[in-house]
Amino acid sequence: MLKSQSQSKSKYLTRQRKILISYLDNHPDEALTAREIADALQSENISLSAVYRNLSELEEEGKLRRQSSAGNRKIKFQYLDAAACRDKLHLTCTRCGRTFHMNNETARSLIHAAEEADGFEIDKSETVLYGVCDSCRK
Amino acid sequence: MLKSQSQSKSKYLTRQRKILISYLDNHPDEALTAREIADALQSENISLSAVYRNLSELEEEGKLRRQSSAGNRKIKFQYLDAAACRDKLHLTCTRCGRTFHMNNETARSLIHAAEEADGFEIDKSETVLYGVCDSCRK
DNA sequence: CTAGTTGCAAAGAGTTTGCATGGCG
DNA sequence: CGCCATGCAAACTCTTTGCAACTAG
Repeated sequence: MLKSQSQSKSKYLTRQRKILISYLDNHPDEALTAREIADALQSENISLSAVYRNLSELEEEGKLRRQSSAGNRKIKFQYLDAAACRDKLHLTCTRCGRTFHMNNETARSLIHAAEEADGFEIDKSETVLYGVCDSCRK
Repeated sequence: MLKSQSQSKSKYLTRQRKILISYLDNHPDEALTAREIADALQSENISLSAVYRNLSELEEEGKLRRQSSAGNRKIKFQYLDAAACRDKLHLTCTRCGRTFHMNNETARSLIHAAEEADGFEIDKSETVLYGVCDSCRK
């Protein structure tokens, strides 16, 4: 479940990287700042710079998305390589901040329609749709 | 769908704000950093802080979107209040960086499907779909 | 005239980098 | 063992803020 597919640029699987990836795996779909991640891992003794360097690497490998949350002026990271997230289109609620996965049928037809009508090939790993989720609408 | 725009928080229309808005109006759909905007306006003598303060205000009024461009680690601003942009769903190409508007039919059915199937109400002013545009695919 | 806005400079925050040390393979 | 990654701190860049001066209405 931890085994990933993509091309790893990184050569060594260090203690720090192992812990970081495991943490991210347990927090899929959560938008976290670098500092929040470092703080959560502070008992493990991982330096802030190691967190930054590993996050950048994961981003380059396409396993992580970097986003600036609306309203807020902080950059957050969201892990995409967790089994449940892979290949999903993400919906993030601007009220409660939670992220959901669009159902496959809707996603498929959206992607198809965008390609047909606009000649645009949507990249699921880069895209997040913002709006209000079901429970926040009530 | 009337003017959902002109609910300004700002009281005064200063020289600086006038120039900034006019600049943004002429650069719709472009993702620009605060500094790029300030530089472009430098001959007009507008301070960086005035640019930041006005951009923040426009964002709060919902006329501007703040986004962290993929790959790049900088926050960029994109003006949404230009007549052509208002109420459109935006598509941004990760290759060439240009932004397009999704055709209304596809957008309408996407929004409808997301609401039906996921109970999720998409906010067009917050959402950008990333992918590869027609010309970059060739 | 009065409250909102600007400029400037200084303060803050977040992120990156150089270098010596440590650890994975 | 060799080379990559880590830690730490300094360097940077971007953004926010305090305050006196200025200006739109």
